Amino acid sequence: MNIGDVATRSGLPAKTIRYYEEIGLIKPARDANGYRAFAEADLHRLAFLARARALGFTIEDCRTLLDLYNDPDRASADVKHVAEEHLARIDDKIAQLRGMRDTLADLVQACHGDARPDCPILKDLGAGA
Amino acid sequence: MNIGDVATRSGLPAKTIRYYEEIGLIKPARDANGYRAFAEADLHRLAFLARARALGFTIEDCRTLLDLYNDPDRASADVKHVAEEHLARIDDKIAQLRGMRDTLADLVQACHGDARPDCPILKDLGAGA
DNA sequence: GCTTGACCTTCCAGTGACGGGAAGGCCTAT
DNA sequence: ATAGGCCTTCCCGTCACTGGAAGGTCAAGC
Repeated sequence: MNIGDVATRSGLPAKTIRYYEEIGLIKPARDANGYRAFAEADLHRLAFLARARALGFTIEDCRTLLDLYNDPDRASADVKHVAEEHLARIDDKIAQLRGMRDTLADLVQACHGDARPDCPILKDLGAGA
Repeated sequence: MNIGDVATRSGLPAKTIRYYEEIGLIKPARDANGYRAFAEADLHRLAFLARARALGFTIEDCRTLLDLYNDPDRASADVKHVAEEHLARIDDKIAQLRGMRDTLADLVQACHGDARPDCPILKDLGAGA
């Protein structure tokens, strides 16, 4: 399989696949002409990465998870630990965004949004001085 | 005021303040020795920026908002428009994170987290092949 | 055999919004 | 004179890619 086929089948851009090789997440073989020659196992790893990235895991998390995935003697506790930390980061992020969202929604609500210059949004932003 | 005082009073790191000058958000005067000499108006702009950034506005949004803030002939509709677009971006982000969070929470819930290798998290991630 | 076009390769630069750290100048107090 | 705490600029690193240039390869059609 060339990179184009793998890109199609994994849903990842070719650029991203090359990047993953560069940082050592995959190590596809090479044909005589220098083209990358992907095996099914490479595709499997890429599918794993695509799924993990879609869940928001960092690249370093992905590296750890792939190692655990390929270690038959892993402890599920190690996997769970990585996932729980990530979950906590996501919860923090959501809470932060919700805070912003609520404030913003109030301000937008209060703004007439017409041709006049009076604006509670700007008033709020400039209130610190 | 030197940059250290302004950093303390605005809550922004000195590095950030220098960066804001570099990208043209503020234009503090200079003393004869080359030190930045901040006026109250500069501090006011920085407080505005700190507040806008805390609400998640991008730097480019901040530039626009500052321009509107300093334009007595602005239309509040323009401000509201910027804020509404930002609000929509935040809502998208929250929805995306909530999707991740729900899936992750299910997986974490299902994982025993003990010394055994069986792990629904890894099973899910590897399920694509 | 030649051209065309779709592949593939590497390398370099840019993204957003800073942060770290080096090398060096300035200012105040002792 | 020296110490230390400011300040300056400059350059590199972050994260996970993305875009684009310059050039090699391959299969199809004429």
